[in-house]
Amino acid sequence: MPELPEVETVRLGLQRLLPGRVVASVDVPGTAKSFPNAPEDVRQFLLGAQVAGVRRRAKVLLIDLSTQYTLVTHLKMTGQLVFRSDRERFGAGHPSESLVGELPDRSTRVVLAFQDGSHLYFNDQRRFGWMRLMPTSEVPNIDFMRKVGPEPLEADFTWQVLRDQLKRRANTSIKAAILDQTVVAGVGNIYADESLWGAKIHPKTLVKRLTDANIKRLHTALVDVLTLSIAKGGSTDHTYVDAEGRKGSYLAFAKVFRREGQPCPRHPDTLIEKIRVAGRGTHICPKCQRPK
DNA sequence: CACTTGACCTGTCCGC
DNA sequence: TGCGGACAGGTCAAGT
Repeated sequence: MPELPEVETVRLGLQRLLPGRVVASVDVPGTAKSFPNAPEDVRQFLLGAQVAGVRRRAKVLLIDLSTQYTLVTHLKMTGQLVFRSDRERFGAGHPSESLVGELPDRSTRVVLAFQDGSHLYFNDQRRFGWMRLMPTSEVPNIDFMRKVGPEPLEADFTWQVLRDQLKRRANTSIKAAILDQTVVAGVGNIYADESLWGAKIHPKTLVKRLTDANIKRLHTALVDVLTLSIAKGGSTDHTYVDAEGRKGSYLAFAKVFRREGQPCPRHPDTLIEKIRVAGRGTHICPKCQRPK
């Protein structure tokens, strides 16, 4: 599921591929739920617009256009943004690293065609994701943007910032707290489990029971795990691919996520367990992550 | 206000 | 082989 590293990987690809291209047409197969804008707005602010750049905030992708409008996209669980040049029918790279065949397919929600014959496909098997067009100046005012917490890979995200952000969630579990996008931006289930293992903290630990030393370790682990995952192109379990349809390889480096029954890298005699925390499947080493 | 749970979806896997 | 049900998880609305 696209979390910060996956969305950032898509952004890096799109930032390389899209700027300068001019939108020629938009097709929304099926229902308009995935792309709810009125046709007249699409005509006025999207058709003929040139892509200026691609940004990311938390798990949200922002494709800025020359019309001072922005295509805002949330991939949620199974969303993909896949670019194809006019020559490619099956995508770049070796077929074995692509999860995506000929496009559009039945998961395709929105197709953007550019004047040079290339296309951007927004696919979303489970239809939780969305894409919408809005004035660039309005983006910071949408509810999510107003409430979302600090970017964990920005230089000003210190352990003290994390500590202060956590104060509001003193009586909840640390896992629920770091999944809360208003506490810290971009962390989802994979990197919550990975960073809590890295920090040797049990995910059910109440935030108010954490020491400064715990929070420092969690801060370091979060930054390290997110940075490593971006370097590996993110995590692919089922559907995630980058802007060119390629899988990410982070899960080959994961310590606990989806590794129940396998030995803990720190304690080969102890097997990783899967439990339920904050309503989510949660992976821990029972030896290095003791309940507090 | 803090916190938890259910809804939104569809594909996959498991047990019968 | 078919089928019901559990499960996957990002976010928001509704509930306690």
